Formats: sequence, structure tokens, C-alpha cells
Amino acid sequence: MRTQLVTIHDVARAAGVSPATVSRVFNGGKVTPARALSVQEAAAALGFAPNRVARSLRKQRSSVIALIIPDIENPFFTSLARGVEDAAQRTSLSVVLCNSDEDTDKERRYLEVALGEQMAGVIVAAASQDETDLGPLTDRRVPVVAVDRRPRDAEVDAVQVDNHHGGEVATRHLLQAGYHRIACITGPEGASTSEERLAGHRTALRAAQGGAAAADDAYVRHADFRVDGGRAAMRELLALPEPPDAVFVANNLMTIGVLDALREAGRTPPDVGVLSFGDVPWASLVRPSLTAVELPSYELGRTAADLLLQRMDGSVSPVQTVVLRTKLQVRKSTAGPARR
Amino acid sequence: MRTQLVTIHDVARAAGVSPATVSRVFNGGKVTPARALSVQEAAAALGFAPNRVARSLRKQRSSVIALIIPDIENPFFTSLARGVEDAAQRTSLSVVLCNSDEDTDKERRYLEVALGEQMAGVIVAAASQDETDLGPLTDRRVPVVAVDRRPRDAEVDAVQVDNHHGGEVATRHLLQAGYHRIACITGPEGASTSEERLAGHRTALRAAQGGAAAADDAYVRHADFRVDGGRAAMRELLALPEPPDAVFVANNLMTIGVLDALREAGRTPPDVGVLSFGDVPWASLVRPSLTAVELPSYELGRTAADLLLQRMDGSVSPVQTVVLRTKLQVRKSTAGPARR
DNA sequence: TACCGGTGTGAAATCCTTTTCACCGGCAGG
DNA sequence: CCTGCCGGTGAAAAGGATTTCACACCGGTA
Repeated sequence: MRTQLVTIHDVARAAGVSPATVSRVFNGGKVTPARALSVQEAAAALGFAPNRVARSLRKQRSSVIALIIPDIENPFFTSLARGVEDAAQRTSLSVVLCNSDEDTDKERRYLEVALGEQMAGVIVAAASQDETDLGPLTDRRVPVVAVDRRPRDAEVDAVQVDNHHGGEVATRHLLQAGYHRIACITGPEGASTSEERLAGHRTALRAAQGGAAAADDAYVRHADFRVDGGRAAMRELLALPEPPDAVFVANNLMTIGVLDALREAGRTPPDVGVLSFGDVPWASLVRPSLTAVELPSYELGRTAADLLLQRMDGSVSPVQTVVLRTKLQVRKSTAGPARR
Repeated sequence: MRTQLVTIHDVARAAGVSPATVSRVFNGGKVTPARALSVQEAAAALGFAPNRVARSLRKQRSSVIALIIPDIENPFFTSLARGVEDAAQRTSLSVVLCNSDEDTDKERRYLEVALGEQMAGVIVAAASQDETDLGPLTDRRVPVVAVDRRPRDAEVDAVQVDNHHGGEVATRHLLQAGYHRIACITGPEGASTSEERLAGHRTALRAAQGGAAAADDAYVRHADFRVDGGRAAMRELLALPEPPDAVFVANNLMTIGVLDALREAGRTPPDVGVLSFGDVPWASLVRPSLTAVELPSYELGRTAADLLLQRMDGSVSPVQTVVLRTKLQVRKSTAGPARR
């Protein structure tokens, strides 16, 4: 029941060496094997654990990295977090997770903590494209990687998915399945992910020519990437004089809201086509009839962590952006509209 | 583009005072208003931000608290995390999340980090009832609160749900709905949550007397609280000579596996009764016919945080355990077995 | 024998803030 | 007018590890 701190000095005294030597034993410095052994024994006997705070202060860098995500309740981000963790696992670094809750104030506070705690690196899925300020971090040479979303003018490495291409493929798939009036529910205006996915959708419509591109803007809705937003947007669309016969939804959570709105209206997916950008968690199990653009969320995290580790190892190569490929996950029952 | 650290000394020099005074300005010590102002101006001009590491070293305590959870991909825990965050939000503390992944090694590492980083407090949903060792923390007087799961012999405050009662209510509900052969898929042996929920189930069966308690043990399965475990257990149960006509599943994720196994077998819920301990995320939207024991996950987190804050404020009241009430969330279509 | 290069070691400086302690000045009471 | 007290202030120590620097000692060469 010791409540007093065991320091490197205590170990040094017990082993009959200097504190410097103890430090070297724990950090791979050159030490005579005999001495090293006696230090290790003394440390074990005293139950010594190095004080990470003191170490961080001296080294001007701690050994934990921060992962800042905007929504801890979105399985996309938790899967991404797993990727980061697994990559960090192979090093001696620990990952701590911070939930900004899509709130730029909370995010700023966490960025301050990361800076003030002298964290070894930061991976951030930015809450905002404009307000997220990575300057203080980069000024102090803290390695930073942006993941999923890219802050507008930050000079940092980034990892994203091919939003435009994914959106294009999604809408093309709906067209090919025989749907004609295809709506799009995308995220907030100004978010890179929203805009790019919508742009992909439009590209596909334009390419199809045959009258499909007609209604366009009346069928586009901006929502907030959350369940409620998706539900509200879908209700609006269903209330139109000529409702869409299919919808491309720009994220997983909004898709849940969309499905809910459809249920209210007594419609089910193969009847109205639904294509989700991002896997709808577990829905694949309870309702397998949903086609989605599959996002490599785990790999996104792993890649971001790898990039960060490179920078921490002192890589000075120019800033890079990695784009990961999405994949259309086709499920049989979206084959086409019911009344076709 | 300053890369050099601005210290309290720089501010002191700029303001023409001593470092001690600067410190006092930032920590609410007594300082003449005029001086305080000039210090604040100097700090702002220099872009000074206190070095949290140095502060932690000196104070022997940092201003972040750790929340260690066993599965970041389980919405139950992420919701709990939100509760913790929101409670901490009102103070100057920051919360960092650590995912132990149900792995006692990873968990131990995070506990070491929490200790080594001199965190102000720790909230932990233990990966194991026996192997999780909170001793080092409590020895050093770091406030600790156990949430959801309680490490066997740790002298710490705890917050849990009424597992026994919840399990009893669940199975009673199935009985009342007309099911007769009710199975139970619970968590790993030795976990407090598994055992208590199972015990509640048995209590309900015993009370029903009328032949229902007969088969009992043949209908009990221990799984791992994960989707795959639930699926496997349900497959086994379905393969029995006389399969159950209903099942009480001890957590949300396993319920998803159970539903999947049922789908494979061509059965759907009102036909075979399914009662989940813990809400199945979003399934309520895509398949509303599921009755569940609703867990106050968010409140669990908030209460744990409140308890922790009390201890951090120096409360010396004896160790307490708070038990939160569960609620049966009845949904119409589980009203009874189809063939009744 | 004298000198040199290399290796392992310890003393001490360093990282930045908080906090103790002594001190100074001013004000109130005797 | 003197003493006592008190609030504000600065100098300096403390907190625990890393790292620089100088030094002692070893074996080997000139």
C-alpha cells in the first residue's frame, strides 16, 4: 500500500548506481550487463514505474497520440478508430479518443489539450472545414493527419475516400436498376464530403442524359449527417407532387432516418430504391436488402496512423493525400423498382 | 510561425512581474487588478498557453480523466461515453477514451498510462472481473469509479443497472406473452453482468412453476457478448430436438446475431420470441417489432462521472454502489407466439 | 613507457510550472 | 509614535526524468 512515488533516484540508490544509469537501462543506453541486471532487479523490487509526465516534460513530447472524431456514436468513426488503434498497437504509443460532437468549440478545446499535453501526434476528422484550426499544432511541429474530412487550408497529410467516384457509381447503379427519378440527400453545405458525393451523383445523372437529369435540384436535399436529418429530408421528398422513385443518401446514419421515413409512408426499399454511402451498421443483418457504397473505414484509420507514424519518424517528404477506393456492395433485392 | 515555447517567464518579463505572479493570475491567486491586466495583455500578445505537462508534474495530477471501455463498437458504451463527457463538460476536465477491446492486456496498458500520466481520475468498465487490477490506482489515491461491470474485489465506487431484476422482468414478459420454452443466451461465465441477468431469468422461470422451468439448463448458453457469439448460440438452440420458442438474450450485440440466425432458419421474431437486454441500435427503426430491456446507458455514464467528480472534490464518504433501474420497452408485435 | 581512442559512468543542467517562505509596505489600534 | 498584522510580491525550491559533458579507465599502439 505505498502511496509515495518511487523515483528513478530510489532505484539508483538501491542498485548502487546513478540515476542516469537507471534511465539508460530503461531507454536502451549502453550499460554493462551486470549493472543493467541489478538495476532491473531493484526496479522490480521497488515496483518502479517511470513517471510519464516528467519524461514528457523533459523530452518535450509524450507518447500518446490523439484521435479526434466528430461523432463517437457513428459506427463509421468507431471502426476508423479501431484501425488507428491497431496500427498504433505495434508501437509503444497509446491512442486516446476525443469526441468533438461536431462542435467546433469542443474540438478546439481538445486540440488545445493535445498541444498542451505535448502529444506525439494528432489524427483529426475535422468538425468543420473552415473553423478547424490546425495552425497551433503544425507551428509547433506536432505531426497531424486529417482523415475523412480535410480542413480547407491546412498543410497536413490527409486520407480520404473517393467521394466523387463513389457517388457517381452509386447513382449509376440506381439508374441501371431501372429507377428514373433519383433524389440525393447529402450532408451539410460546405463539407467536402457532402459536396463531393453530390457532385458524383450529378455526374452520373448528366451522363445518363435520357431525361433523367431533368428534375435535378428539386430532388437534392442538404441535411446534417444524422438520423433525424435523413428522416426529415426523406419526408420532404415523399411529399413532393412527383416523389422520387429512388434516393442516394450520403451517409449511413441519414440512411437509417430515410428507411424510417419510408416505413412511416408504408414503402419498403426495393419499391423505392435506397442507396447508402457507407454501410448501415447491422442493418445488413436485420434487413439485408440494402445496397451501399462500402467505405473502408478501418483502413482509413490504419492508413492515417501509418502516415502519422512516418511523420513522427521524421519523414520530410512533401505533404501527401491518400485516397482510398470505395466499393459498391450490391445486394440482390435492390435489383429494381417493384412496378417495373 | 513560432516554434519556440512561450513560457511563463517570457510573459513575466514582458509584463514586468515575476513568474510567480503570472502563475497566480492564471490560477486565481491574489493579484492587484492592474498587474493582472498587464499580465493578461502580455500573455495574449505572446500567445502564451500554459504547459499542461509541467503543471501536471508540479501538481502531481493532470486535468484529464480517462474512460476505459471494453468495446468501442458497441453503442451501449458509446452512449455511456456521451454521458461521461457531458458531465465532465461542466468542469474544466477533459475526457479521453480508451478502448480495451475486452483484452485485459490492453486494459492493463491503459491503466498504466492513466497512472503514469497522473490522470485526475479513471472510470472503467472492466474487461474482466478478476484480472482487472485497480490496485495501483487506488494505492496512489487516484479516484476510480467502476461502471456497468464491477471488478471483484476492488474498493471503488460503482454504478450498475439492476441486472437481476431486469432479467427477471424480461423472462416474465415472455412467459406472459404465451411462450413456454424460453432459452437464455447470456455472456461469458464469471462476468457479473452475465451471471446476474441469467439469475434473473431463472428466478422468473422458477416463479412460473407450471412446467416451464423443466428444461432449464439445456436452454442456457454462455457466449461472448458479441454478434458472432449470439449467432452461434442461437444456431445451437435451433438445432435442438425441441428448440425453444423464445429466447432472452443478455446483450444488444448478441441479439443481432440471434436475429441473423433466425433469419437463416426462416423464422422471424413474433414467431420465435426475442427479448434483448439492452436496446438493439437502430433496429428499432428498421425492425420495430423487438421488445427490449432498456438500459440507461447515458445516465450510467453521467452518474459515474458525477461520482468521480465528488471523489475528486475530496469526498471521503464510504465506497458506494449506485444501481440504476432498467425499463421494459414493450413493442406491440412481440405480443405472442404466432401459432398460439 | 607514454599516448590515444573508445566505452561506460556520474554530476549537473534542463524541461516549465506551482508553491512555500520571507519580506516589504501600509494601515489600524494601542 | 510605535507595534502588529496583513495582503501582495518575488526568489527559490520542488517535482522526476533525460541528456550533455567531462572524466576515469580500459586495451592497444608508437
